[in-house]
Amino acid sequence: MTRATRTSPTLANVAAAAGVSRQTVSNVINTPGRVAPETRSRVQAAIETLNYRPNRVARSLRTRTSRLLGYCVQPAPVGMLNPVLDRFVHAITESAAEHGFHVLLFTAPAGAPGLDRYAELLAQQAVDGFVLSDTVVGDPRHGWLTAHGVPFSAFGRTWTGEDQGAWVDVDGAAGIGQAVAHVHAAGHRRIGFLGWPDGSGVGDDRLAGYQAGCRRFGVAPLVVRTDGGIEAGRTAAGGLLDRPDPPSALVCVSDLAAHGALRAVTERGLRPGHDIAITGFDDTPSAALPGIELTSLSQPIEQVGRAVVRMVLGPLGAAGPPTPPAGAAPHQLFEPTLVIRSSSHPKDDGGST
Amino acid sequence: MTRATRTSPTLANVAAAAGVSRQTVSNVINTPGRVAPETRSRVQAAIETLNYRPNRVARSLRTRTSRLLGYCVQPAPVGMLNPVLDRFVHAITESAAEHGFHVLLFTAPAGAPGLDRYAELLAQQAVDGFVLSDTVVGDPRHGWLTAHGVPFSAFGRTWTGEDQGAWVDVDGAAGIGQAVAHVHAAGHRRIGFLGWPDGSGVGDDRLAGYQAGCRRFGVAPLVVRTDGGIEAGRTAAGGLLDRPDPPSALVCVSDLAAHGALRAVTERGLRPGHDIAITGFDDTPSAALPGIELTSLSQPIEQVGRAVVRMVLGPLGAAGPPTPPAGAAPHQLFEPTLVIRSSSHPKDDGGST
DNA sequence: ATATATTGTGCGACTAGGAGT
DNA sequence: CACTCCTAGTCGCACAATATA
Repeated sequence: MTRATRTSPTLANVAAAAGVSRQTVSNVINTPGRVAPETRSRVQAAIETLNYRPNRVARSLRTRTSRLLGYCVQPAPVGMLNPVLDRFVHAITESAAEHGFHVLLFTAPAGAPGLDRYAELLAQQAVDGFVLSDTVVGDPRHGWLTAHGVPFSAFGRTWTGEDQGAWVDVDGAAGIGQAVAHVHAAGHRRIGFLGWPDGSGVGDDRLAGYQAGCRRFGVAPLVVRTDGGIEAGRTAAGGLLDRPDPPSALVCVSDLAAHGALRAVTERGLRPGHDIAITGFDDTPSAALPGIELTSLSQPIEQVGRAVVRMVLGPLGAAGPPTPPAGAAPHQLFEPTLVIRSSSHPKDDGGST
Repeated sequence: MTRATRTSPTLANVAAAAGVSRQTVSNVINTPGRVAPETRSRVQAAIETLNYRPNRVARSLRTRTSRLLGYCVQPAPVGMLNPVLDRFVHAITESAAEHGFHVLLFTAPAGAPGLDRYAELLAQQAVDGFVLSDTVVGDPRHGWLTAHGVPFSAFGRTWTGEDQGAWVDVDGAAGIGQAVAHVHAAGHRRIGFLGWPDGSGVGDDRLAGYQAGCRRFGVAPLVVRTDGGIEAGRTAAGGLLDRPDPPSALVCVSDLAAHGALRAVTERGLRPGHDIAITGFDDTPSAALPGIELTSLSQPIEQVGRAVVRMVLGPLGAAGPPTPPAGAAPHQLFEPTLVIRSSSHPKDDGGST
C-alpha cells in the first residue's frame, strides 16, 4: 500500500497496463521501429490512458545528458541594446524546444571570474552545452569551453583571429556598407562616421565597413569616435557639424550614437533627412518613434538564434525529426537589413522615381 | 577498468578517498551536524581535492525536486514594453540562484492552449514550480496551477476577484495618482487621461488611479481610450487637444501612448513641458531620449523579481542560508517611482522653489 | 539467421534502518 | 541510550545481453 502522493505514472505502470515489459515501452518511445506494430499501438494506447510522460530526470541520469542549454543573462544591460537580446532569448528558447531542449538561465560576472559558474553547471551535469552572447574581444569563455570539450556556440565573434568554437554573427561591415551606399545613392558625397573607440570587435568591424564603402564610392573618410552614449554621440557629432566642411550624411555605429547625432543636428537648426542624413544600427524600438524616424540596420535575430542553437546541438546529436547536418559550418554570418526612415529619406521629399 | 571518459567524481569516489562510506559523504554535505568534526573535515578535504560537486540530476531523481523554476517567455513581445521583462528575467534568475535554483525557459501559446506546456514540464518532473508574468484578466494559468497544487507566483494580478495564488504587482493606480499630483502641483487644473480600452486589468487599475486623483484634487475627469499603439495615442490625444477646452496636462497609461501624445502636441506647435505637461508609464529607455524627455513612472522590477521568487520558493522549502518566512503574505504591491523629466517640467522653467 | 520481447544492471545520489562504540 | 557510522534499498529510465518465436 503506497502513500497516496500524487505521483506520475512510470514506465513500469505503462508496461503493466499494456501487458508488456518495461523495456518494450522504452522501445516504443525511443526506437519504435524495433517493436511490432500491434504491440506498439497497444503500448501507445496505455501511454495515452495513463497520460504517461517519461521522467526527464531519470532519463538524464541514465543517458548522462540533461537536454538543457545554459545561457548567461548579463548582469548590467548596457544602454538600449536590450531589445536585441530580449528577442535573442526568445529565439533560442523556441529553437531549442524544436529539438527537445530547454534553456537554463544563470548569471555570472563578466570575464574570467564568471567561468566558475560555467564549470559549476558542468560539474553538476546541469547542462549539455552553452549558448554565448555579449562576446568581447579576447573573451575567455571560448578558449575555456573549447579546452574542456564543452559544446557551445556564440552569438558574436571572438575577433581574436584564433578560431575557437562555433559562432554566428551579423555582418556589421556589410550593414554599414549598405548605409553608406544608401546615403551615397541619395546624393551625399561628404559622409561622416560616428564610431566606437578602437579595440571593440564590433565597432572595428563596422568601421571597416564604412571605410570599404568610402573606397568603393571614392569619398574621403571622416571618422570620429565616441564611447557609445547618447551624450557622447551628441558632442562628437557636433564636432563634425561645426567643421568648416561639415558632412551632409552621418553614418552611426549604433542607434544610441545616432540619437546623439540627431540631437546635435536639430540643435543646430538642421532637419534630419532634409539637410543631413543620419543612420543608426540595431533598429531598436526607439528608432521607429515619431519625431525620430531613424534609418537603421535591423538584425535578423530570430535567424541568428536558430543558427546558434543548431550549431551547439550539432555535436550533441540533437533528437529532432531530421538529423542536423553533422559537418555544418561552424561559422555563419547574416546580413542586416537597412530599414529606411525619414532620418535619411524624408517622406515629403518624394525623391525616388 | 572503466572507460577513460571525462567523468566527474562521484559520492563513491569521495568516500573512497576519505576512507568512509558514501552515506557519510552525503551527510557531510546535507546534514553536517550528524558527522563527527574530525571525519567531517577529512571528507571535506577529499571533496576539495577531487573538486567534487553533487550531480544535480541524481539528486533530483532521488529527492523528486529539480530545483528549477519554469518561466514562459512570450512569443510576440508587445511594443516597447520589453525592457521591463528583460530586467525581470534577470532579476528572477539572480534571486533564484541565491536559493540554489535556476530558471528554465520555455515557450507556450497564450491562454488555455498553452497550459499543455506547463503540464508537460510538470509531468516530466522538469520544474518544481513556475514564475508567471504577462498575466491577463481571467488568466487560466492561475486556476489550473492552483487546482493541480503546483507552486507558482505571478508578476501581475489576475483581476478576477478570486484570490488564486501568490502574486506581486506594481501599484498602477498609485503611480498614476503620483502623476496626477505632480501635474496638479505644477498648476495644471485641466488634466486629461489617455487610457487603454475597458477590460484590461492593468489599464483599469491605472484609470482608477487617475479618477481617484481627480476626486482628490477636485478636477473634472477627462478620459479618452486608445488601443495602446503610438498612432492611436496620437489620434486620441489630438482629439483632446482640438477640443474647445483642451487639457493642459495629459497623463498617459503607457510610454507608448505618451509618445503618441507627444507627437500630437508638437504637431500642433505646442511645446511639451511648457504649453502642456505629458507623463507616461514604465520609464522605458525611449523616455530618456534627448528631444523626448518624457516624465514617466519607473517600476521597481528588481524588487518585484526578488519578491516573486521568494513567494514561489516558500512552499518549496527553499534551501538558502535563512529559511524564507513560511507564512509570508501571498500578495505584495510595490509603488512605482515618478521620474520627472522636461515633458512635464522643463529644465529652463526653473519652476520649483 | 531475423525479428521481437525480456531480464538484469547501473546511472549517482538520498532515505531508512541497523550495527558498532 | 546517545553518538557515529555503515549496509541495503530506492528513484525512473536506458543500455546490454539474453530468451523466445
